[in-house]
Amino acid sequence: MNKQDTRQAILDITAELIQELGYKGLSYKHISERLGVKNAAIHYYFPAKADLGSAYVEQMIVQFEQYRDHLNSKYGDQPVRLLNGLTAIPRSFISKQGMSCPLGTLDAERNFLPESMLLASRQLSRLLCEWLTEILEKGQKQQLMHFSGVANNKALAILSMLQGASLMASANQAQIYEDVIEQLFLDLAIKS
Amino acid sequence: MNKQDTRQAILDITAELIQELGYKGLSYKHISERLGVKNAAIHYYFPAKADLGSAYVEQMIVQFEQYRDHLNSKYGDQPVRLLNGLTAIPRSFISKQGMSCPLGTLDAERNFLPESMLLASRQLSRLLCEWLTEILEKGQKQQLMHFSGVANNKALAILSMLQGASLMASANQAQIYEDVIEQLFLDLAIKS
DNA sequence: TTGTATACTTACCTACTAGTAAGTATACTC
DNA sequence: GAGTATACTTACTAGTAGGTAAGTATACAA
Repeated sequence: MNKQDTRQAILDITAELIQELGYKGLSYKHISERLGVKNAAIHYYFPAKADLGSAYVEQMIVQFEQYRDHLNSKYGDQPVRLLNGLTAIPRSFISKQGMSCPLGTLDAERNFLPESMLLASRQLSRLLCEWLTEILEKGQKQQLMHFSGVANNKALAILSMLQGASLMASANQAQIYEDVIEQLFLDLAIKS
Repeated sequence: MNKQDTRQAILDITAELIQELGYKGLSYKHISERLGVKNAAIHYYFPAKADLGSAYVEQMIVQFEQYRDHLNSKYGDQPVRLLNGLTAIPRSFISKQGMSCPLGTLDAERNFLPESMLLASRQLSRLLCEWLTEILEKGQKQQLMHFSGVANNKALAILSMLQGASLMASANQAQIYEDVIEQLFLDLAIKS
């Protein structure tokens, strides 16, 4: 197989497994068995587990930025659509049984993450928060969203809610996430 | 040492370690070294790790119920005080460096928890949600708290927020939790 | 045709995991 | 004082973890 193909296949399997098992629960054995190779083959591409973990988070950042830019250019002046797009991210993970949005999982594993992974996951949180702040400011300006306090703090509170709801949904029932999203839109007084 | 003393000491160390490392990250070796005994001594009290985990969650439930009943009898008609009491629970965990409220951690480890632990942690979530629902209903009736929709759904959204904020705070900066709580009180239009 | 880089496999290592069976010192009971 | 239950320790097992050194089949280049 082509080098880039194998490397990407490893990252794809890693992404799936981290959503299910977390970083600590993920093992080279899991990956190599799914890929049909030996564990040393994974070490060939990612010498240490920290290399694999960092590459995974950095890929998540790239994917998020593409998604955000895509939605921004498509619905840049429609904050409600953008908020819908943002809340669709955790949903896409929950939709698969037993899986969860990885940001919460990584936070829960903070004491086991290599420094580079921890820093990258913080960066992703920051990017999400900045995007949501922009969305909220647009919504407030257009009088489509209503909230007290500054947009930045409201964004942080909403992100916490999404992260918590994603975890609760995956450990209890998936419906919880939808209930929380409904409440979120009610709180912002969004007519749908 | 007395049997009950040792058993309780094991549970206390377990509680600390789970806040830091989660259930999966916790090992009999960690516990036995802290306690100054051999790992087989832990197995004497808790034959399987599932026994230890279940005992831990059940202890959490008892402690929560005592705390809730204490606050209810002290501030039963003061919903804002009760809400302050509820938000103080995650804070008490975050205050120790690198630690977090264990409910989020356990949800993140859902695929590694023995069935009994998963069920018990769901029960604790349910108890928290029911208490918060009561608090919100009292607050609404006394016109001290304002929100749209039904109290039960609002409680679920707030619990998600607290759980997410607790994880974000422990993986980023502790201040995040305080920022989110400030926003929560703003959203409910509570004058403080 | 030979040489070389690539993409692995084979075989191994050390450390740690939960868990167990058998032995032992102490304390209490009859 | 003898017997017994308690609260452990000693010594071990099988399985898994991440990681490594050395070997090999294939493809491509000179």
